This record gives sequence, structure tokens and C-alpha cells, in this order.
Amino acid sequence: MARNGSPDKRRIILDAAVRVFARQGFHTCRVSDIADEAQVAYGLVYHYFGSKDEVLDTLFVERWDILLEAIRETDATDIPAREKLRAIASFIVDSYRHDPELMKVIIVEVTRAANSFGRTHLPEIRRAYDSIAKIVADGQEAGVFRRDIDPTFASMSFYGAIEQLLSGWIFEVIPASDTDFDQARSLVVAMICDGLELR
Amino acid sequence: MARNGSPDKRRIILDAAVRVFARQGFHTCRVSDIADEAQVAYGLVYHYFGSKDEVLDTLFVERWDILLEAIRETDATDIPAREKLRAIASFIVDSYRHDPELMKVIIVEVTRAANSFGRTHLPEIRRAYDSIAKIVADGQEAGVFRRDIDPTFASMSFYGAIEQLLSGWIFEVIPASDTDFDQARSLVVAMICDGLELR
Amino acid sequence: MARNGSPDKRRIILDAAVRVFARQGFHTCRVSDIADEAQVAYGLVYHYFGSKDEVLDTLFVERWDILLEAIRETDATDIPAREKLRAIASFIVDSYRHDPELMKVIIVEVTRAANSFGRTHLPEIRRAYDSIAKIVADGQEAGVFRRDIDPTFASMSFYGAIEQLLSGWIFEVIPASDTDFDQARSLVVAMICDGLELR
Amino acid sequence: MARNGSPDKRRIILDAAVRVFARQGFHTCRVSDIADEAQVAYGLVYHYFGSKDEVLDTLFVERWDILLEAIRETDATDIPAREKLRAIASFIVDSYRHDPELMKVIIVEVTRAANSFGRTHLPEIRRAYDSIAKIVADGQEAGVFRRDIDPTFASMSFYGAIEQLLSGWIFEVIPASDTDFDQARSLVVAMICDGLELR
DNA sequence: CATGAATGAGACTTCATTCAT
DNA sequence: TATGAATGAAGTCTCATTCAT
Repeated sequence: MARNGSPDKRRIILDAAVRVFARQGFHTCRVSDIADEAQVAYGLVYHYFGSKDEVLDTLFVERWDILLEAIRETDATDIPAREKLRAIASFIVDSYRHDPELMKVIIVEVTRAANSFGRTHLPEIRRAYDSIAKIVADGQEAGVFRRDIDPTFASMSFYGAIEQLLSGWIFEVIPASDTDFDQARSLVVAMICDGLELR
Repeated sequence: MARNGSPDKRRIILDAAVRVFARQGFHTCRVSDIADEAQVAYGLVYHYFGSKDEVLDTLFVERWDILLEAIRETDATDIPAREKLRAIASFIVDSYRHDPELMKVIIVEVTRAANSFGRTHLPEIRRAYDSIAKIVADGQEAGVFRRDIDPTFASMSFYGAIEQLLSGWIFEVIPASDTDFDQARSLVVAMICDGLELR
Repeated sequence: MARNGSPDKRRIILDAAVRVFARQGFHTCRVSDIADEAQVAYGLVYHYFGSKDEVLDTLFVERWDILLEAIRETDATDIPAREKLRAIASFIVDSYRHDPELMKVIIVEVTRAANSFGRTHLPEIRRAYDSIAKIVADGQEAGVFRRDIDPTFASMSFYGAIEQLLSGWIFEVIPASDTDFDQARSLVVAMICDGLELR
Repeated sequence: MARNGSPDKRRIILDAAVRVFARQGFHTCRVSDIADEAQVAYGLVYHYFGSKDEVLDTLFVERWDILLEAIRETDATDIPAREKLRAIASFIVDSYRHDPELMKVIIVEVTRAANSFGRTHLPEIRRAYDSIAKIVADGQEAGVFRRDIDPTFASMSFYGAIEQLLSGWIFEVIPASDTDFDQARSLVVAMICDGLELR
């Protein structure tokens, strides 16, 4: 997107915003904090973005679109429902592993911020829930998932469980090592699909 | 002098705050909104509470203590681990059914507000996670729960799933009728304990 | 003034106010601080005094009247002008020695608080300046004081020098022992009357 | 970018603050009064100063540094101690003559406001007392000043006398004409050095 | 006399946003 | 593009004072 060889200031600002939002939280930071972190004058933030909100909106939409696309692609494959859920869980966990600050911002400031940005982006967020619900419904249709659990219900629980894990890592309620990430991938699905009880 | 029979303005303010926080959100409402809702003078809020924050803190601690006590009592009984989880899920769902506004405030403004009050009250929140984890661990010890899933991990998933359901109800992502509540109680546990897959 | 054997609450409040004003300053303390110090409910302060200001006004007038009376009595005697000044300086220094907290309040909150209480009580304060000026004028008349220094001017300087000393003691800019007080009495007059230069 | 030629709003705010503080007093005026007087937006005061206090602090330090420097320069010259005191008295009187509003603010709000800004700036204020005391001590050393008066004591009295004169002018307790100012310069020193009594 | 709950006006400070350069 | 001075609305908290008991 950079017109010439100069660094793309818009991108620099967005990346700086991630660090600042992750560190201080959206409401606690000032626009000037973002500008400082990006080493630009804070008027420039307004050159590229209409408002402070728009910076976070951009960050969220960029990332959430990738998630939605990943879910879509996964759903388009021919693997069993269970494997699809596994792929989605993996994708989310890997997203966190790859860029924990960004995921922290997405989750803390949007996804779980139901009163502010969560409400604004509810349609997009819902799209993810719905896609997962569809996978569950397909699994029921295919006879691999039990039918007494509502797909939407299952979808919410599944997503809620994963998000809670990420929250646990983010706020150091639970340990977050590479091993933990690797295990989490399988365990989420194992638990959701196989259940906690011994068979 | 006689505090009996008097209308207990402190309680009136607290109850009004629940309504206002639920309606407008903590950050979006002004202290005067609380006072107006309670039909008391502005300053009286500060007569009883040191700050706007303290109002929410009080609300949270009051309710969370009840939850912690409920978990404690449940754990003290002789029922199987699975039934304990069921009792806890039921308690939380019933809490929402009984006072959806208060639970909305607790969840939206504290439990999921990881950057603000969630951080402040992390120790108390953690205590709930830990208590649930202990129940899972006991279940593993007793040979009814599989041992390859870390108790803390299970606890987070379990709590995350329930909270996500409540969030779904709160923001009308999923329908919230009495029937839904009744089903949710069993389904959460059914899913977490028995799994989504057919046996 | 106490009607019966009970302690005079009005006096208790005044004395408490002196301690609180001296410790925290008039503007920094709340009416409740005075009440707490006096161990009474703070509504009682308003039973005896019309306002917070009136408490300080009362304190000031009580004490200043005593000063004015002392100056008046001194002036009525037959001693030389220089001895009269000495008596006044002594009286003020002794006032501080006897009740440093009260004098601190009088000086800091009234006499030197030219923008607030100092302005309110300017007439009474002026009366002291005038009385001293009259003593100087009489001394000039009597041929013991030089005539090229305006009596008012001398009076202001004299009073200013003493008050500055008290301020120095109050804020520990200069040491304040009994010896210092004893010396001060003579030195102020020695300096004002004899001058700093060797003869 | 170009800061030259621009009206230097910071200075404009500072100058407006002097007028407002002098007119209404520091505690009685609002920040908006300063902004209004300066004809700038409310927020600009906070763009240049961290707080209302900082405006007064800046004003005081600016001016007091000039006084300290003047005393230092005076002390560095070779004139007799008495002439040094005269120069200092002259400097202070001239300061008042040149900018009575600023001096009123300095004295009323800082120097004599022992409980608030006076305490904050005590170190700087003390430096002036100490410098004057040193001049007196040098005079004693040189054999021109009597040795039975402690230099600190003399310094306090000297400064107190002058400040009291300014206070008298400020609050119109004594007349303040150019003639009065001219006389004051000499008389303060005449009185402090030669004394009130006829030789 | 005595209490302290109740009132509400008032002021500081923050910070997103605009805009002239 | 880039800067940062300038704007001003908005909200928290304080505390003197009143008044019912």
C-alpha cells in the first residue's frame, strides 16, 4: 500500500496501536500514546483514521476477516466435523501464539467488550458463531454428533471455552508455554467432543 | 439513629446502579445517572461510596461472594463430581434468571472486563476457577473423570462455556426463554462431561 | 459560660478548631475534621456557629481584642515610647510562646491571608497598626524618636518585623527555643530603635 | 513550526493569570477565568501548564529567581553592607512599582501563604533570607554592624519590614504614591540600620 | 442540645478532535 | 503528507450547609 519506498505510516500506526492497546487498554490510552509509540505526530493518526475508534475497528476487522475466512476454508474441506472444530481451535490458538498482543486486543477490547466495540461488531462476531454452529449441525446431520445439543448452544460453548483459555493465558491465570498451546489444541476438542467423563 | 424502618438509601443506590450499569454500561453512565435513578441527591452516592468505582466493586463483591459460597457448599456435599459441576452451572444460570441485570453487570463490567475491574478482582475470580478445578481434580482422583485433561484447563473451559452462554443471552445472540435456561443447565454439563460426539 | 457543670461544647469546638486549623490549615480542613477533633457531631458546629468562617472569625476576634487591649493598656502607662514598643513586642512574643497553635492560626489564616480573612478583619488589624503608630508619633513629639520617619511607616515595619519572626518560628525557618523568645523581645526593639549599625 | 512572530500564548496566559490572581485571588478564581482573561480556550491553559497550581508556581519561580539573582549581584559588589541592604530594599520596592499586580500575587499567594505555596517554595524563599543574613554577617565581620544581633534575626526583620510595607501598599493600608516609594527605599534602611531613636 | 443523613452547586482536569501551516 | 497548537465538552469528586429526628 505504500506509494513509494517510504514506510507505510498507516501500517506503522496500526502496529503501534496494537502494542499500546495491549499494554494500556483502549480506554486508558490516549491518541497521543499511539502517535508516540509510532513516532509520528498525533495529527497524523487523524490523517489516516477518522477517529480513535476507527483504529481499533480497523485492527479488529482485519483480523476477524482472516478468522472468518479460515473458518470458511475449513468448512469447505471434506474432513469430519470433529476435525473441522479441531482446525478452528488450532487456528485461534496459533493466532494467539503468533501475535499475542493483537489477539489480546481483539479479545479484550472487542470480543469481550460487549458494551462497546463488541456491540458494534456483533454481526461479524455472530458470523463466526454461526459458521461453527453450522459445522456442528452438519456433524449432527452426518450422524457423528449427538442431536440433543442445539448447534448454536454447542457453538457458543466451544467458542467460549477457547476464548476463556486465551483470556487465561493473556492475564496469566494459567501458564502459557508452547507446550500448553500444543496441548490446548487437542484438549479443547477432546473435551468438547469426547467429554470429561471416562467412557 | 433508628436505622430500622428507614428506606436504606445505600441499598436503593446500589439497586439503582445495577439498573443504570446494565442499561448504559459503567463507563457510559455518569454518577448523576445513578443518583437520578435512585431518586437521591448526587452527593449521597459519595456519602455511601468513596467513588463510582466503589459502587461497582461493592456490587461485584456482594454477588461473587455468594457464588464462591455456593461453590464451597456444593463441593462440601457428597455428590459425584459431575453433579457438583451441574449444581454450579445451575447456580449461575439461576442467578441470571433471577437477576439478569445484576449478572449482566457482573459479567460485562467485571468478569470480562479484563483490563479494568477484571484485573482488580482477579484474585476473587481466580478463586472460583480454582474451586472448580479442584472439583475436577477430585473427579479424576475418584476415577470418574479422565486424567489427560488438566483440571485447570477443564475448569476454564467449563466456566468459559457458561459465561459465553450468559453473554449470548445478555446480548440476545441466542434466545433466552425459561426453557432455554432449563435446558442450558443440563446441556452444559452434558457437553462438558459426555462430549459432543455420539458414543 | 457553661450553663451547668457540663463542659462548654462551644469552647471545646473552638479549641479543637485551633488545633485543626494549625495542623491542616483553614482551607484544607473540613468542618467534620473540627467536629472529629472536638469529638462532637458536626451538626453541632452549626449549632454554635453560623458557618465554618465564623469559627475562625471568633477565634481571631477573641485573640485580637486581647492584643488591642494590651496595646491600649501599655499606651496608657507613663513609660517611654521605646518601653511601650518593647512591651508590645513582648506581649506578642509571649502570646506565641503561650499558645503557638492559636498564634499560628491568627497569623497564617488571618493576618497574612490578605485575600480572605485578612481583608474581612482589616479594620481591627489596622487598629493595631494605628495604635503603634500613635506610640511612635508620641515618641517623636516627646523628642526621643527621629521625625524623618513617618509613624505609620515605622509602625508597619515594626509589626512586620515581629510577624516575620513569628512566621519564622512557626515554619521552622529559624530556631524557636525559650532563649530565642527571650532574646527576640529585646532584639526587635533594639534593632528598630537603635539600629543595626554601630554607633 | 515557526514559533517566532507568533503571539506566544504561553506568555499571554501567564500575564492574564497575574491579572486574575491579583484581582480575585488564586483560590477564588477558576481556570476558566484565566482562559477568559487571556482570550484563549480553556484547554490551552492545560496545554501549557499541568495544573492551575503550576501556573502560579511558574509565575513565582520566574520572579523569585530574578530577586535571588539581584541579591547575588548586589552581594558580589564592593559596596558597604548598608548599601547592599539598600540596594535590595530598592530592588523589591521597584519591583512593586514596576509590576504591582505580579508582586501582589507573589506576596499574597506565595510568600505569605505559608500553608500552601509558601510551604512548597520555602527552600527558594529561604535562600533569599539566607543571602540577606550573609550580608549582615559580613557587615558584622567588617565591623560596621553590631554583633549582638543574630544575622538571621536581622535578615528576617529586614525582609519582614519590607514585605509588610508592600502589603500595606497592596491593601491600601498605607498610601502608595511614587513619593512614598522613593522614601520607603531609604527609610527602611535608615530605620533598620540607624534605628528609630535619635542619636 | 445533639446527631449525621441528605443536598447540590461548583471546579478541576482530561482528551478526542479540528485546523492552520 | 505531516505537525502540534488550539478547542471545549463532559464528568468526577468535594464539602459547606440544611434539616428531620
